[in-house]
Amino acid sequence: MTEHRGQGTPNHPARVLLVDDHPIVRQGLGQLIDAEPDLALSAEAADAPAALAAVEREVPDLAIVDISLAGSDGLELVRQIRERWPSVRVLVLSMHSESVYAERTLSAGAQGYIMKQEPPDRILHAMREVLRNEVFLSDKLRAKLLHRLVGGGRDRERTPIERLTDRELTVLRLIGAGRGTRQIAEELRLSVKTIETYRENLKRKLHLESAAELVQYAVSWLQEESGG
Amino acid sequence: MTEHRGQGTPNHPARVLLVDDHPIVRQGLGQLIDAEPDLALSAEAADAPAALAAVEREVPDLAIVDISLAGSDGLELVRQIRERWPSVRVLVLSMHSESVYAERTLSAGAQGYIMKQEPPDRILHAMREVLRNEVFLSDKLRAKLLHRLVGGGRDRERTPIERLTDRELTVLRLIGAGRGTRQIAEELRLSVKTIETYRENLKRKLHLESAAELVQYAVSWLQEESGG
DNA sequence: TTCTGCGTGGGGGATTCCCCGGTGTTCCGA
DNA sequence: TCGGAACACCGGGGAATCCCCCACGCAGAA
Repeated sequence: MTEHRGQGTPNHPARVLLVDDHPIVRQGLGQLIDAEPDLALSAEAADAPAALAAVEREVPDLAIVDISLAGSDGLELVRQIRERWPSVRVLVLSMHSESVYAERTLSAGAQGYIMKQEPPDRILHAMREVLRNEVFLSDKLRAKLLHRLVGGGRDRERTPIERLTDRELTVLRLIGAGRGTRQIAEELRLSVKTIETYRENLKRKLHLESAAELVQYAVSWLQEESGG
Repeated sequence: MTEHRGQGTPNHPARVLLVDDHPIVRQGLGQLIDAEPDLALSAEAADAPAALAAVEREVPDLAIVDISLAGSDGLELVRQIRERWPSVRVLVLSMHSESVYAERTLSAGAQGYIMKQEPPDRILHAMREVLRNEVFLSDKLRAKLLHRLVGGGRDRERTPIERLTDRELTVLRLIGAGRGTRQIAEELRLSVKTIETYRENLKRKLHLESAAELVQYAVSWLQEESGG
C-alpha cells in the first residue's frame, strides 16, 4: 500500500485547517490540536472566502468547518472544497442538532459531523477517524443510516429528498412556506386525511420524530433551495 | 475608598467562572484567562444547575455566561446569580446579535454583553471593564441605548422581536429548534397550558395567523440569528 | 399475474390549537 | 401610596391536528 498524505504519523503530522467565525472556538480547537503530536494547525479562517484561499494555499489534510458561518453558507463551502480539492477531508462542526443538518453535510461531501457540545477528546477522535478515511457520525445517526441500507435496495445513493414522491415534495414545500394541514388540503383540493398521510410519509422518509421537526426541516430546506 | 474584592491585581488575580455548554469554547476561554496574570480560572459549568452550584462553592469575582445554554434559559441564570450573589459580576457572552439580547441581559443584572465573534483581546478587555465595575457594551449598542433615553418614542423603533418578553423569546427559540409544545413544557418545567399561552402571545405580537406560520417564522429567525 | 409504489382516503385516541378566562407579582408613575 | 400596567403562570372547552393503524384503485415492473 502506498503512503497516504496526512495520515498523521508523528513524523508527518496531519495538517488541519480551522474554519469558524468565533475566534474563541478557533483558539480552543487550536490548542486541542497543538497538544497532539500527530496533528498540526495549518491555518485558520473566519469565513468562506478566507477558507477557500487557505485551502488553495495550504492544501491541508483536514478542514474543520462550522456550517453556521456568518453570512454565507457553510454547506456551500464544504461543497466547493470537496469539489476542487478532493484530497482535503472535511469534518463538520456544528452547534445544531444533527437531525436537520447531518445528512446534508454528508451529501455535500463531508466525511464527518460532530456537535460542539461533544467533549474535546471525542472531537479529537472524530478528527482522527476522518483522517483515517473513515466516516465519523454519532452512534444514533450511524444506526439510522445503516438501517436504511438494510431495507433499501438501490436507493442508498439517493438523498432523502430525492426519494420523495412528487406529491410529498409538493406538500413539503407548502409546509416550509408556513401552511397548515387544512390550508394545504384546500390548495391541492384534497382531503385533510390525505395531507395527514403525506405528512406521516415525510416524517418517516426524512427520519423525523415529530410534526415540529418536520416543519423545521421543511423551512430550512426551502430556504436552502431558494437561497443557494 | 475600601478595597474591592476581585479587582484583579497580580497578587490577587480575579477568579472567573465559565458557563458555556460547548467544551471547546470553555477551553478557548480558559486558555485565554490562564495566560493573563490578573485573571484566574475558578470553575467551569455546562448548564444552569452546575453554574449555580459552582457560584455557591466558589463565589467567583466574575461569571462569563452564554445565554443560549442548552435547554434552559441563560437569562434566568443571570437573574438568579445576581439576585443571590450580588458581588458576582456577570459578563454575557453570546453568538446572537446584540440587538435582541443585550438589553435583556442588562436588565437581568449583567454588567456586560459581548459577542463570540469578537477577537480575544476585546473579550479580555470586556472582562476587565466589568471587573472594574464598568458596564461593557459595543459602541453601537451604547449609542442605541442613549438614543432611546433621549427620544421618548420608545416602541416606535423597536422591532417586533425586541418587543417580546424574555420568556416568549425563550419559547420562540425552542420552537425554532424543532421542539413541540409538550417538549418545551418539560424542558422549562412549566405547564403545557403555559406554553400554549406563550405561543398565542407570540402569534399576536408577531402578527402571525397560525401555528404553522409561527414555526416557520421561528425557524428562519433562528437561522439568521445564528448565522449573522 | 402478482407485486410494489403511488395517490388517495378513513378510524380513533392522544395531543395541540385557539379562544376565552383567571391568579399573583413587580414595577412604575400619578 | 395607590392604582394600573406588564409579566409569568395556569385552566376550560371545543375544534383542529397529530399519529398510529388501515383500505382501495391504479400503474408499471417482475
